[in-house]
Amino acid sequence: MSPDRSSAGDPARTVALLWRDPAAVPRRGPRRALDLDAVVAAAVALADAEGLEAVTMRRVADRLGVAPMSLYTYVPGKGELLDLMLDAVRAAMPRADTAGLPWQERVAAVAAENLALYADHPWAATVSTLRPPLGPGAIARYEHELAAFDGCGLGDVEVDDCLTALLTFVRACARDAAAAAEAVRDSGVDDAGWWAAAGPVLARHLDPGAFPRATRIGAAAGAAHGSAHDPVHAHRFGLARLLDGFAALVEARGRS
Amino acid sequence: MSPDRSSAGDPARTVALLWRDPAAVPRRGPRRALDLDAVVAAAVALADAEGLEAVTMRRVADRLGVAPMSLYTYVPGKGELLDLMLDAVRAAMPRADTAGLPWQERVAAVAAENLALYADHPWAATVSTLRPPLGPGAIARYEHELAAFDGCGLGDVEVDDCLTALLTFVRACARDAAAAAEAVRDSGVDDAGWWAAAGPVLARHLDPGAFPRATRIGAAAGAAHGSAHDPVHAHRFGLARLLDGFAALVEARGRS
DNA sequence: CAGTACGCTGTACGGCGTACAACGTACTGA
DNA sequence: TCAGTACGTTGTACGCCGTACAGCGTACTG
Repeated sequence: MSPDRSSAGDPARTVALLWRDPAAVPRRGPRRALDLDAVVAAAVALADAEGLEAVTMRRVADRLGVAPMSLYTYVPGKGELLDLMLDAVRAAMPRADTAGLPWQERVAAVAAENLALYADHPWAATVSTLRPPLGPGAIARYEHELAAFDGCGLGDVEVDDCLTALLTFVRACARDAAAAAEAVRDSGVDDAGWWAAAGPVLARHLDPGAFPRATRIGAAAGAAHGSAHDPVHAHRFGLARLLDGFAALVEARGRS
Repeated sequence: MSPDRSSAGDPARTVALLWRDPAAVPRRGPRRALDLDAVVAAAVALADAEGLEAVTMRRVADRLGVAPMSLYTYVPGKGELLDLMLDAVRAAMPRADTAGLPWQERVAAVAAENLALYADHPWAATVSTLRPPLGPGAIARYEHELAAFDGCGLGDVEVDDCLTALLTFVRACARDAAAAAEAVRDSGVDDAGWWAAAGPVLARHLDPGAFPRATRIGAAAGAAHGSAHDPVHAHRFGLARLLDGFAALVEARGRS
């Protein structure tokens, strides 16, 4: 197995870990050299510094001055460690106090908070969560973000739908941005360099007559953003459209 | 390296491969046992059948009755193979003829085509593309999808922005759906089973007083969808909001 | 017909997650 | 007080991965 994805193990054990269930800590045996939080913190620090792919059991153990296999007494496997990392950074998210502002601004603040999370921890956008890791961090964040929709006039289910759509979109943008940054870091070739190398070959094959819109609009978009793909702009634009869509729904509910 | 991501190698070589540049095929030496398309087809078939994680150079070679290292005469590395797989399935996308329909329906059709692509090839939503693999399949698809916005009244750059937002969202939904399906397949625990195992432990820690919205709305949403997260519903809902947002932009441009 | 460019292959390296058994420690119950 | 036992820690090892490299045979070139 090579889990760049979160836990597929025993759900009860995973949830107990996330909430630091004291029943999971035994009384017999030698004193533990570390605790769970130290392990999670080391893994998060490693991911922040060198990316998710640097987070291996061996390297996390190295950071803690411990043999790789020791980690398995704190965590059932790498998947659960990823769950714990995610919940930890979610718990630590700053939550703006937007009480009193209109719901549109509160929801926009939620998007900004998430964008900031992914700016600080790009790897958090790329972990594939097989099951929602419902730890204290995730729940607290969910509660806070739902509150942004208070009084907007939508029903409970619709509020959840809107939040899901918003978070899905923001995370997707963050993932694209992280991938682009990783490409530059790993290959040492930035966007301009990539185009300088690929462009001539592409030009030999790409017939503007066959693909009029692709060539025209692709060039226009590239010129407008100074690059083939500008993740920041893509996020801002898409978010604005999504918020307009939410507003249309709110208005429809208000009329009925 | 463990590239579940696309090529980080020489951009010119990658583009030449994508377009099957004949200059890349040499004249000397023994006859080749395979051709590039056979390699790509084998990899796609493997990914379709067993998921992206099953696509290893050894297993692709097995399928072709060839030693693993032989593949490296067709492809510089695994990253480029992923690029080629992605371009291949994009080239094969059915493209609905929506001429004459209003732009909203044409754009909705684009979303549906992409959703169908990811239904047939869930792995395609999970490949992380460091650089856009601008092969013939990607370009043809781009041209087709841009055409859906013909006559909607937006400028070239805005059309590209809308399309990007749409594709980003659809892909994100497909990725979540693929992750959920993978979770069930790998762990043998479906959504109901997962909740049966995790629920009681979660209930022990989750205080409804501390998280009133999370508990109430989470329960309501779960009951409405019959599960904690319904990817199909999330896609339909978010897409509708996004299209409403596009419509608002079109209207604003029409007024000015 | 010699030279050479190239396809194919076996072996090997360094990495990964983690199973397993050995060993030592600290608590439990008699 | 002193076994007995539960448990933390560790070294070794297995089976995967991507792919570097060198050897070998083939088919084209001059």
